Amino acid sequence: MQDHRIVKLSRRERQIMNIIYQRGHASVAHVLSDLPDPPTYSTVRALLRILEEKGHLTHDKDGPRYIYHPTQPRHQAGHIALKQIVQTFFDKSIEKTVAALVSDTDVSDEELDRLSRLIEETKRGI
Amino acid sequence: MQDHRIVKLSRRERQIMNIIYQRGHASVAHVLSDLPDPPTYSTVRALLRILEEKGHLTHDKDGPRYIYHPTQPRHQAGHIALKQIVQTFFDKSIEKTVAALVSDTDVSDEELDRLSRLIEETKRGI
DNA sequence: TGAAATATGCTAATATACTCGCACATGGCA
DNA sequence: TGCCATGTGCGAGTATATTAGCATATTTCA
Repeated sequence: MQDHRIVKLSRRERQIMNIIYQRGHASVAHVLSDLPDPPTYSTVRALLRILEEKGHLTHDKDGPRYIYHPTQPRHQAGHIALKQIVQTFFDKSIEKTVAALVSDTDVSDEELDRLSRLIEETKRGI
Repeated sequence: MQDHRIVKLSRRERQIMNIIYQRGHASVAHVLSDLPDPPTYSTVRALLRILEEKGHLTHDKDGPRYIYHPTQPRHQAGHIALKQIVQTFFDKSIEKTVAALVSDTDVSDEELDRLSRLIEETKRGI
């Protein structure tokens, strides 16, 4: 289940993959603008090239510039990442994880209602 | 909110922190046995020393050996890591995240009941 | 159209991470 | 008590990650 490639990412590579997953896709300039302690444009391009060589990204062209896309679908990568968190911090318990999610004070009643509905629907196998 | 130190971890450092968070605390031998592509005992000790220098870990003694503990409490680190995932892969939506959590086929009806109860209690501010 | 802005291709230096080995201390037990 | 298993302290080599610079192509627009 666990994609073994993902755990091999270096710090910068991980930061970049997160940015691209968050945006869906991104140009060099996008990545650069979102990176903490941003390096130079050249550096970002080098890292993107490496990530492409390793098979984590592909690119297509938007006019003159490259737009990078993750090769692993977002929902799939998210699912794997989430499982990792549940295992590491919440004793593999979905309940403990959800408890942490809804413990934020800024979760609205509407959101909670939607969650209730979601779970009811899951019970009924929808 | 985001602890800026955590994003600076290297690949091995991250692996080790995950192991220690999962176990709660761990000796060198524990960490070594859980590491993928395990290096030598010396290497693990070196990494643990570095993590301690950086302030991520402390150790106390269990007889002759060191037991390492995370300095940041597990629930706090988990909360931050979870937020990161929600932001990166689920458009900051708790609902989408919970949907991914319960989409696994092996979630039991009992677990779903507990989740329903948990959310009801959250609504009532318990 | 031609200069400025913005791309990429490629190469190489530097910093950091990762690794291990040797010397030495300590606890357990025949 | 003396040997063996299992610790830690420390120093240094190797691999990898990170960074940047220069050359060149393409787009934009005054």
